[in-house]
Amino acid sequence: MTTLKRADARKNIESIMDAATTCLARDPDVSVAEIAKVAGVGRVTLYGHFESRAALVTQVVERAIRHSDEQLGAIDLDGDPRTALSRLLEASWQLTQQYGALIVAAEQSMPHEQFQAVHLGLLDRWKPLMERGRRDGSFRDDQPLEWQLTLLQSVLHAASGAVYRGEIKASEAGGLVDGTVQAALTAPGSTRG
Amino acid sequence: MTTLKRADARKNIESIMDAATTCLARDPDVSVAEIAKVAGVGRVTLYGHFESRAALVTQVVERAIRHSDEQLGAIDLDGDPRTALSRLLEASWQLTQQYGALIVAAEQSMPHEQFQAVHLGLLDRWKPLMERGRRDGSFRDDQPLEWQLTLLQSVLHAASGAVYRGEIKASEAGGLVDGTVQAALTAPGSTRG
DNA sequence: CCTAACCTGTACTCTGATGTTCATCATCTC
DNA sequence: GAGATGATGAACATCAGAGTACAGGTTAGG
Repeated sequence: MTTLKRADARKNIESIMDAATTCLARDPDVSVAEIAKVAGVGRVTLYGHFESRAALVTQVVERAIRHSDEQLGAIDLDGDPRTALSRLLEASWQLTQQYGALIVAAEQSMPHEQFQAVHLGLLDRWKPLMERGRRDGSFRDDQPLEWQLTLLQSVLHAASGAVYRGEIKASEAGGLVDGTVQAALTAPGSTRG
Repeated sequence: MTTLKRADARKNIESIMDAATTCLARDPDVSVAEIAKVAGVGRVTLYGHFESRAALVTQVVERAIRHSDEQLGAIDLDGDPRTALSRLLEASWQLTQQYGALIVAAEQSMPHEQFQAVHLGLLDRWKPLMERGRRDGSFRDDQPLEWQLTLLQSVLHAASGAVYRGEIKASEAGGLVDGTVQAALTAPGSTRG
């Protein structure tokens, strides 16, 4: 009586959320039927556990956010802003590769304000580090912070797409992301590396 | 008898293609009904001029490619690679702003090989300049050229999105794109600006 | 001014996706 | 092993978008 559901039910819910995560990371418009198939479960079973497609997406996104927050929260953001940024980028790259287009699915399926809140929450992980780096001259401050944050996400997303299309190897992508972002945040004429 | 169609028919075709361009640039999944409405024309009239949605998208994309080729072909790519890159970026930014997500619609609606051909054709505008700049030390060559090309597109796309979301002003976007890309292509430790 | 070309809305089919119902079958748990 | 819980596929309703048919109205253009 300690468990709320039968064991096989819980296992299926896990399978469905895992399948939904990988499917949505690849194609944000994937159908419920496809997710159920990948999960090795009937479509009706899926609806027995999740109210609707939107509800499933929301739960998957929330779990991904929780996991991401854990990973990013464990990172040391002190010390030299550039090496701290490298650590943050490396972890973010892992997450981007894992969750890919999930953010797009979230934007389409979740209520706008809820998505906005989640999105801003993730950005707050970057902002203080970026601001500190701009103050102490590690990063250029001749561009809006907003733009630099957008750029960060964009580079991560570009790397994910490039790996998917086979343009670059997954093993080298992390280094490329770091090398590119570090250069982009360097002030023109600076001698920093 | 010199004209193949009646004047009002030609005018409608123009309206439809213009409407389709702006609609698809904003949302690659826009419906035919929406396009017809924006064009100020009945949905059936649209089907009178275009076989299918895919055919319309293809024609719109082909026109956009033709226009882009004209604009980019007129640019002087000689002289200092960095200033040449600035010219190319400025023009490409204008086109990106104008055509936005049209490339996504193309990818979804056009036969894969045809899209690939178009895409590679556009990349060929950048390749020689980039290769020359890498050879003469203007640009870093410690990253794959493929990655740098992907990055270029990504930054342009990111700027388009940022303007759309109101994060940055359209008037400053061009400068941000140039400043960012130039920095990203600078070798770490270099003193170039 | 007349006719062919063109435009229009309405209504239809078709397809693919979401979501629900139900009857039956499997399996967990006690 | 018995009963509750869960899984399953088939069938159904619904909806939105693509594409078609038609019947009648409009206009370009000779």
